[in-house]
Amino acid sequence: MSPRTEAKNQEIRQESMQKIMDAAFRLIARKGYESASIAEIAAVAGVSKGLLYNYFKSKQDLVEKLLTNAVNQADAVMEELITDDPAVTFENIIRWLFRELRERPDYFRLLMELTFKIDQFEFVRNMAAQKYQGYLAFLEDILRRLDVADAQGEAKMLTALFDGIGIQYVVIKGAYPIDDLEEFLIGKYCRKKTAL
Amino acid sequence: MSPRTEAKNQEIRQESMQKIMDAAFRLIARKGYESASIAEIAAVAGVSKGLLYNYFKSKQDLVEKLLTNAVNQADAVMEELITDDPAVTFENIIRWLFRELRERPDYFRLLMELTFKIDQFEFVRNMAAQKYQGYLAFLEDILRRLDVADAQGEAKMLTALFDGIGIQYVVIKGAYPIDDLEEFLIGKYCRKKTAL
Amino acid sequence: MSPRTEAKNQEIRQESMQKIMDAAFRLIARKGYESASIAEIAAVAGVSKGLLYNYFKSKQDLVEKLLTNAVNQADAVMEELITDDPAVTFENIIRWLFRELRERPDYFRLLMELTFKIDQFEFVRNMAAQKYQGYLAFLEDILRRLDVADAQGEAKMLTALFDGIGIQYVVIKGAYPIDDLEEFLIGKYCRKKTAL
Amino acid sequence: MSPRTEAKNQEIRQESMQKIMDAAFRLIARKGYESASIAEIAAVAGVSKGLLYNYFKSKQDLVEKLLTNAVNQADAVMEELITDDPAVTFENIIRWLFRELRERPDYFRLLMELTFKIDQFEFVRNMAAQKYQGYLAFLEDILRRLDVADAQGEAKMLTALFDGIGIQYVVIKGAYPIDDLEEFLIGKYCRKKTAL
DNA sequence: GATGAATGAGTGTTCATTCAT
DNA sequence: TATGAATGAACACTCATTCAT
Repeated sequence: MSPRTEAKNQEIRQESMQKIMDAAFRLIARKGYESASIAEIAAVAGVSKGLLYNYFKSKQDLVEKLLTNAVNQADAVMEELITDDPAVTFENIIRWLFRELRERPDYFRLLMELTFKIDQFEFVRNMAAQKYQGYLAFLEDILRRLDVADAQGEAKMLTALFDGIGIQYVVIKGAYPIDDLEEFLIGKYCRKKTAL
Repeated sequence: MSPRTEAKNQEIRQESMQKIMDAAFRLIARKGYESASIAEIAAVAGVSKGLLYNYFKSKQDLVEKLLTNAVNQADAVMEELITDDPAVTFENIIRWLFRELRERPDYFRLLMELTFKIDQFEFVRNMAAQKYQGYLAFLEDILRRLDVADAQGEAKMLTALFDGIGIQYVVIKGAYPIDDLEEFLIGKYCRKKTAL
Repeated sequence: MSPRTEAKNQEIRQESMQKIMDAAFRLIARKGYESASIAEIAAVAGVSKGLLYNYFKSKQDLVEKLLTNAVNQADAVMEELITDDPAVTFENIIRWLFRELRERPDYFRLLMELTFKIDQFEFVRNMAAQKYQGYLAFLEDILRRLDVADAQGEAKMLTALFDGIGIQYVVIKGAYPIDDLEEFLIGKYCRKKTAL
Repeated sequence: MSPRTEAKNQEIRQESMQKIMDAAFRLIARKGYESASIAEIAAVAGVSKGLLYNYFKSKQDLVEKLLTNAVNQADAVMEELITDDPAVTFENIIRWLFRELRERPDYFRLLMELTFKIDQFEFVRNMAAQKYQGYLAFLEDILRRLDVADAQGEAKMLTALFDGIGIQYVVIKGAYPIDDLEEFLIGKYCRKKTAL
């Protein structure tokens, strides 16, 4: 008789949006932005195409929310890795990056897929440079506290290195020596401080 | 009136194919595979769509030949960088990578654009792992001759690092500290051997 | 808590229907039937789409009630313009038509918009011919009482003329010489009876 | 072997465009702009939807070319009605207008359908006011040469009258007394000059 | 009486590919 | 060798309508 309560509606909406975003996340990460069609996303999410457009005003809007969401989540997790001891924090971060890559490779794939569309999507343009600067500063600060000689140069190198490892892993997958690389990096940067 | 000679035909073919591949190279590198249409490629190349399909049996075929070509050319150039002195060779390679990135960023963009389509194109799948192994072995050999402790680990790291720098540069472009990185790497790996 | 009385319910119904019809009137007149979406009509009316379908069983039904309503209202007003003196009545009508056009151009726009959908909506088909005959007879009667020679022919001409002026005004709007036309018609048809 | 000659291609293109424009003309005139879908236009024209977009870059472009074409043709015909004797010219025009309406009512329907979309299509906006002024000046000139008292006012009235007759005819169709109106107008404006 | 989440058929448009010439 | 007219399946997106609450 009476219409649904606002709270109930919120819940329903949240659930549908989540289904759509999950489907979009997976499909776009795996097939790429263009090849993941709205029809397929809706089908995998188990909703109609029409509903998708109730929540996202365009494919671009969907992908923008997807990326923002993913990046914010990752940032939140990264915050938790920070400790008082920079050496511990540093190792935490490296371990976490590798764990993420192994456990949620789609996250990195989506990130790269969309990063590469930087000329196509303004929101990527706005985000990329800013995030790059943020991570750089963050890393540089840790390295400086670790008394690394050229903390800035080293930080620039490490962000590139992490991106490169990510790329290579999501491309080569099973055949990629990701474990070796993790151990190598931990050994090089965390065990013997003199290496830096 | 007289029929074209076989040689003349060959030449014409070569020329047309080259124009098509040049156009495809630029457009795909800059706009991405999906967004670079056959119609536009043909138009930029100054040939008809029909002719394009005389030489390449599909868009995928065109892109496959494009990538193979590009990689082979790069490999050929890399061969020339090899000298008797591994230290010189190593510095040559680093310098060359940075120069390439700066002077022909489209080359790296195309490589990445297509690498990311690895699940879509079988030829990429076949090529990626094989090339990765090749570059790895090549680098490892140089590093071993330079008496680097963990030559294999270091090689794995360096290939990832180069990929990462490439990605970051083609994404962030002008704002990317590519010169700093080059100097940092040369300083770190070529000037003081102890660093390795 | 106590159930709403029937009277109260009626009032609520009336109010909601009126809000919907007002919104529909404006939007359809200004944007056209197809471009005025049910969603927008409901939004402007400040009700839900669901409620709209409680009162009108389809978009076509809504538009049908809208048109009937508008035409009936106009007819009622026209009744009031009738006096004992046909010359006065005639001038009243002309003045009233121009005033309406200027003050409520949306009314004429809606009329024309829907009239043009005559092949799409059966109710328009039924209404158009009937109304045309009605206005014709009405005008003819006045003209006959004004001793106009060919009252029937003149009446046919005048109904067409009024439609034409309406069209031209709602299309050309501000730049249309509506004042000139009003004066011309009054001068021609009301000031010097010999003209007819 | 050799590609079609340019002339042959021109011919093929012209033919296809004509089929499309004919179909579009009829469907848009009869069903309205929105209700005449590209799919139906292509089907009636006997071509694929894709081909339509080879010739017209959008539905709006198609309709713009359609209208421009129709208006230009009509203007060309109207030119031929002009004679040295303004009375003859005037009667020619009236006769022609009625003949057109009877023989090609779709022409007037399309004109009205699109004229009513003046707020939607910029090209209509540009065309409407200009054409109105043109026809007005043309008529005024003839009336002045016929020594009509208020030639300008009369011209304004006549353009509106013709539009009104057109509207009423295409709406009411068979039941509309178009013959009566023609005779009435000829009688009123061409037989007894004193009427003006 | 009232809501808005959900649907699905439909829209205009794009594009790799074919083929008669 | 070379052309470009033609196709059709796919695309992102819209919207009148339904229905559980």
